[in-house]
Amino acid sequence: MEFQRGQEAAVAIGLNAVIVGVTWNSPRVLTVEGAKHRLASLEELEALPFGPLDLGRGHTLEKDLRGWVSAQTGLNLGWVEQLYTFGDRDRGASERRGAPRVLSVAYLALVRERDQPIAGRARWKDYYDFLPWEDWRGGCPSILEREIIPLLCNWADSTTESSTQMSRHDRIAISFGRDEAKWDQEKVLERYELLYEAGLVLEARRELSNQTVAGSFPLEKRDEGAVNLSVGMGRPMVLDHRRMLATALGRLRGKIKYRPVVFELMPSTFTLFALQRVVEALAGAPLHKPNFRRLVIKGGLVEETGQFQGPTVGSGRPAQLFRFRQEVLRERRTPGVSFSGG
Amino acid sequence: MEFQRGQEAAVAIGLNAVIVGVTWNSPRVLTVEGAKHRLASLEELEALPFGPLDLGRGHTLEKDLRGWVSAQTGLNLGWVEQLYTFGDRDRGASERRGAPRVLSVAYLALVRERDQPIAGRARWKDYYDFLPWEDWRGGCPSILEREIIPLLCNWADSTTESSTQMSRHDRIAISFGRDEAKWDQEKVLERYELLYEAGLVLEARRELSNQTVAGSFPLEKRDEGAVNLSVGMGRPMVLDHRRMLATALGRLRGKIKYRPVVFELMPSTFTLFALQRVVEALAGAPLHKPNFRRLVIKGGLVEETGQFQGPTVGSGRPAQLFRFRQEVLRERRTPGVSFSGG
DNA sequence: GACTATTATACTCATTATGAGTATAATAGT
DNA sequence: ACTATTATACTCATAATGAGTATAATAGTC
Repeated sequence: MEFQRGQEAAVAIGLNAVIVGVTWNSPRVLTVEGAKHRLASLEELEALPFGPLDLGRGHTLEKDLRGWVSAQTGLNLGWVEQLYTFGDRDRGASERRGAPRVLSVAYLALVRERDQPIAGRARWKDYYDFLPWEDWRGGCPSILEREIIPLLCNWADSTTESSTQMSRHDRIAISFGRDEAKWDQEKVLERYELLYEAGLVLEARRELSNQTVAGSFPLEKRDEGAVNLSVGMGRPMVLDHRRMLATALGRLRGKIKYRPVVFELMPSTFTLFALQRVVEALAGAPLHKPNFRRLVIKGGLVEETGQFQGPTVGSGRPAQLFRFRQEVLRERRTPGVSFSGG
Repeated sequence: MEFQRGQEAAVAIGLNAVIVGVTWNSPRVLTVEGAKHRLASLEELEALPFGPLDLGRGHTLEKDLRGWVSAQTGLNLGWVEQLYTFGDRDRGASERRGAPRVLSVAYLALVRERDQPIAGRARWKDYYDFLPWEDWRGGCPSILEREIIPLLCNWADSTTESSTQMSRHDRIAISFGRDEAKWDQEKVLERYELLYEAGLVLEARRELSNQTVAGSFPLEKRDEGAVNLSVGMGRPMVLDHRRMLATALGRLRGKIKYRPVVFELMPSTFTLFALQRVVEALAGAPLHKPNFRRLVIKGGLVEETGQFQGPTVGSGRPAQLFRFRQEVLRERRTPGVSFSGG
């Protein structure tokens, strides 16, 4: 490390985990109790599980993560992938002055929820409680047209500089699929960041209460919307954890299309409709049933087991059970589920 | 930060930048002089530019990066994206015992090379000098069939456990496109990691000289190949910097397909063939000229300028100059260049 | 048992994207 | 005029995609 010596900075650092599981058609994330919120409700704010780095030899970040997640919650994580390193000072951590800069390496992890009970204080929460505008399974969420878009447009117009106005409207159009643009399920983070910048999520207001952010929508103008914010704009989280959730969801929605990660959430055998439900839950969009079958069968992603759903659930015809085909990894270049909504 | 207090770990941390530029058809990366290599040649080992975090208020990781890159090299970075955080102890950093665990947040940055002179000790190097097996523009690199694959197969067979043997052969097949599998340009990192694990890159040998890694190919057996390694297996780098290069290239090859990042490497106007050359340089594969044109024009990525190439370069018909169409961001869901080789 | 509701599964069909090849246009050099 | 070279414009078969319709197998109801 000779050439680097003396340049190392001392910061506090840890790992955060976005642990995702899906039961039938509700996508979930594992949260723990966080700090009390200063501005809003009386409830405890939720947080993502957090753990330290282990400084011992032979350790890797991923091993560290698996270790403390297992210790804290009893969960054995399945598929794990590094998401992003969040390290921006003043991004939610600004409440304590003089505090060290905190870096957090966020990971995305998938678990087969039904297999495992959780110990400790962690709880499964519905993913879309935190990002309600991302769930289009029942069509365009009414909150979007009714509140979010108008408020965003207000924000865009609230600047006097016309070039800023233009570019804000552009970004709204691209991220939220206005005008000619279509809603892109993967732009989760872009949307969250826009809402943050516009002061429409509580986390941004918390920050604004400490300092004046240049170019941001004035506080007074937004106060009328305060009730709305806490109701329809999703449940807030500690620090920038909701940003991590947005990052994770966007990444997952992208990944699912070219890697067979969905199967990390499924039991060893499953019906095709169950698989579709899980994909829909993550994609936040309804899919065409016959086409989904075709995609997944002709694509060689699954193979028949010959077995059928045991205790027939409802009325209709019993569905066959399928299993994931490992060999697909060697055959296809992008062995994913290329949904695109509708 | 209440709920996290006391869990923070003290580590050394910094930023690394993989700065990419392309001139005509050679992809380049910016390197600086690093430490001397203990095992191999007498030359200095190259390293990626490295800089510290700035602990001041209002800073972000990306701003820090832009700051010290500019100070060290005089370059103003264009498009910048966080790549990955490398933090595994014993990954090349094991030479000094008792050293603190070092975390490095790696960034990928694109610059328009021709615009900017570089100051300081940084130098442009050909990207494929470090990862020669990744360049398929002239067909399958001979080193692959002649040396890499046979050596990898030896390594796979060198274990006694037959299940390990199987899975090694599987991984080779998937990563290097053997058997039914096709070469996937994006699997750059998988390939590098396999070569590392098999002890076929010098960086791995450096580590092996310090300690015995369980399950690795015995040193003696590999010594015959030592000369080959230093010649055909690409130029080594300091620490795990070559792994960062592999990560960056894989990410870039993927990104180019669904985001218009190529244009960050192009001047404001360019011929379609020049654009193709740059895409080919990054993809490491030759493309079909008529189809590339169709893709990029019908896809609405570019628009005509009416102007033509000035001082006609060689013989043939003069090419029209095009420019990037910003509006495509609003129209298409995946405004990228979806090459796939051939 | 006939009828209905419900779910699974199998087709069809038009449209679009993709891979590969061929033809024509415009230049420079001989 | 002829040749080499590069740009640009087509053609054509095949594959992938989106949307809709038809049939099959079950449970419940009369």
